[in-house]
Amino acid sequence: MTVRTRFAPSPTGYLHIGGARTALFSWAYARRHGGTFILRIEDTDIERSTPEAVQAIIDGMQWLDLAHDEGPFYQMQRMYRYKEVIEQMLAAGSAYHCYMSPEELDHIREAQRARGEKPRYDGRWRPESGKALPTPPSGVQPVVRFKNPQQGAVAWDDLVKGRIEFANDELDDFIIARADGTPTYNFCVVVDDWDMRITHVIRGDDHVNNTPRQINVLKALGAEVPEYAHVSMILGDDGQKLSKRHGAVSVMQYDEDGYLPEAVINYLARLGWSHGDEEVFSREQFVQWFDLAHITPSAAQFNTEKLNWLNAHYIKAADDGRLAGEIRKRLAAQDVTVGDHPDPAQVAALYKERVATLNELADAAHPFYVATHPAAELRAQHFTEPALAALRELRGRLAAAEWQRAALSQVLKDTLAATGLKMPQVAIPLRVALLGQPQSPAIDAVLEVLGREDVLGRLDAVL
RNA sequence: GUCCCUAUCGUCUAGAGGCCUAGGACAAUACCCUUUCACGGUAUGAACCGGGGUUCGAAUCCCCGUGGGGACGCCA
Repeated sequence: MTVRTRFAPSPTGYLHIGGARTALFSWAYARRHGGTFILRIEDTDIERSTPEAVQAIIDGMQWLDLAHDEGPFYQMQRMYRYKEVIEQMLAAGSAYHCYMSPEELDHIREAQRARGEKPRYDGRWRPESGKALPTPPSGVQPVVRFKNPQQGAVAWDDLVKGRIEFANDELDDFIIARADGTPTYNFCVVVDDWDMRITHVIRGDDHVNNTPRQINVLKALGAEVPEYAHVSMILGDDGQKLSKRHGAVSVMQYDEDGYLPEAVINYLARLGWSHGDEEVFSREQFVQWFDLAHITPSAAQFNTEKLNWLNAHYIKAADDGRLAGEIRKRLAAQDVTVGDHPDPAQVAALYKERVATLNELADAAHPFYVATHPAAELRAQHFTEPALAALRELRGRLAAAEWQRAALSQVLKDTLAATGLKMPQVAIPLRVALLGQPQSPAIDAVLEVLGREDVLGRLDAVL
């Protein structure tokens, strides 16, 4: 049997971090077993589904490079199929029409709650041998309900959580088709998973409670029941539940904030799943190692600090040319045009060891392309008379220097010898003069990358 | 309220009855490196929710509490 998994988001918003992890796990499981990964858009909620959200989800998956093998399938395009199955079930007696009005339903649910019971449909229109059904009111379009077994229990061995069992009498006869004839979620999922021959349903654990109903429908249809793996949710950095209002951001926000997709993938893989003590691993390694048995059953809190650490690691490992492209793109967003000089790849090489995000990298590169006038405070602090004298001395030597790091380093040392100052006493004012800030990578390397023309020009501006 | 799930350092986790005086990573602290700031290196502190069982032996199995989460829609 070949593995078939699916990711089935509803297009009511962007792809957030929890959905991304579920997608990653489903994708990885299929890849691990040489199976098929299917993308299915659950858009039966006409009110809230939008084409923009579909696109946002596809964009997010593309950024993370989670390619699907089949689909995207849209549930709205499969209506004929759901209706066909509903007719079959009606004919077979595993589903029935119910004429109870929404108002009446609300009413009984309220009463049940008041009595401390679990609110549920009371089975009024459920056909039973020897039971007299009420007369259908005229002019009322009925809903279709699933005739759930009332005896026994439904159980499955969840691949993450272990055995889970529900008593059938906890489950009511849920609606599979609305009064307008459109099928509902719990029903569409079942038909789709069945038709698409899904072998492993990997999804958020907010679906645990839907699973017994879905299994019962599957059984009523004579379909094979897939394996289930319910992955727990991701909490925000503060331990609070993620919601649209609170911390649940689009994965694309991570792109915007300067994270590399491979860092996000590695972080997400490690959030709720483990392979011994392994922390840093490639996507390929992850696929080789991935299993459902090592997914943690409890909720995990997102930790931006650790993501930052991983991101820093992947930036260090990234190709200079790629980082140059990121610098270009990110500075362009600030209306800064990055030309060929200084070479952005060289600037990237200078800073890739020191930054945690691509935005920090772009910020670091900024003064290489836009000459900054040192702030008054910095000038007052660093441009003391002896420092200025040393910079003048240095400027003279630089004008004639061979523009190569080792040579520039020697020029610096000669300047120290000539002025009797220590390295920091010259290097720090020089940094302020060149980049407008007292910290930078090794100053000889900065000189080399910045180039003679810019260096002399910027020195002249402050001398 | 009812049902379901869950519980190891601040955080992510290792741990499948003896290998655990509980390991790794992020973060924290200290020191080292250093041409500043970082990076990097080394070291240190830091946890098995509580109570009962089972067992020669429990972080690991069972029960009860407690905390956290989810579900109870003609939403998905």
